[in-house]
Amino acid sequence: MAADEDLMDALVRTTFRVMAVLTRAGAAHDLSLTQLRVLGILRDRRPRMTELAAFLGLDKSTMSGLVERAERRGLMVRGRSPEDRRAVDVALTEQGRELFDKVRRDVVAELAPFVGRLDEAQQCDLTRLLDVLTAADRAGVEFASEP
Amino acid sequence: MAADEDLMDALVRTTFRVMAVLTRAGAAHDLSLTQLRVLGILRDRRPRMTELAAFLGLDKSTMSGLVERAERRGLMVRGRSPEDRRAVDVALTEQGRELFDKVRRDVVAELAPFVGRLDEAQQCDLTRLLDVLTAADRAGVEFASEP
DNA sequence: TATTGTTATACTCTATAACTATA
DNA sequence: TATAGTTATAGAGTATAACAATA
Repeated sequence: MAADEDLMDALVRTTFRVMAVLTRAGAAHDLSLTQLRVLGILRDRRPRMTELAAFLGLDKSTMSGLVERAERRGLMVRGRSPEDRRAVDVALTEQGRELFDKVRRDVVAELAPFVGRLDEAQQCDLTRLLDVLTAADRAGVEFASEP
Repeated sequence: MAADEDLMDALVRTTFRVMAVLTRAGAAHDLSLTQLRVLGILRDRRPRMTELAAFLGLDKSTMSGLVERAERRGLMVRGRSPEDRRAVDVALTEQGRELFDKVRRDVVAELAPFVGRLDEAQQCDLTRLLDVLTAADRAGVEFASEP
């Protein structure tokens, strides 16, 4: 098989592996993968519902439900935008931030055995290669927060 | 930040990126990410319901529903195991195999622009590093099929 | 008129609990 | 008694369509 298809297989394999870690770490705190991701996005942003939906590739009605449930749990708050009274801004609560940080620590701990199979130089190489791969999509974003 | 946490962020970012591609390619044919993955697993295996559930980290009742819906669409078939009459073997139909191959081609096409940002040597490096990362989990498995 | 967001509806995904059939 | 699988139930995630409020 060609080098590029070998790489794609490796990428898909890695994706399912990391997904499993994120899903489990989230589920331990009753967070779906999507909700965990929303928390990550809100860590340093205060987007509108529509922006958030576009960011995640979800319908706005889906966002309403996701945010509604998270708000009911005290993890996020919604507020009418001052500029445009149609719009709704979403923000993390302190409780939401704490929960995200906790889950993030779990994720780091669960990924450590995998990452630990590489020495420091290999880790830097891999990081750099993955950064190139996702370059067009990154614009100062971090953990779980790219569009 | 430490090299290993930079790497974890890159891994999570890449995971969401690849997930988006898989989700969209599957959705274009009314396949959830999970169902797409099941098709991939069945491509070269004929597991029991319980094996499949353990493989995916899902409850057996969840598997029943997933396979039931796929069977109704003609993508898979279930059959009592000859050895153990409690057990049920799951297999891909020809239609299921064709659908998976079609989606796989779409995924390859959608990942190509990303993978194309790397030259051949970099692609080989990245593949090798990812293989090390997921080494313990691979045992002759391929696309979308690891536990 | 167009945009922002919510609600109603329907279906899939998921787990828990209770069940049947087989070992 | 233990294991394999299904079914019933309930809740979350998702999209489509219809709607209200604002621009």
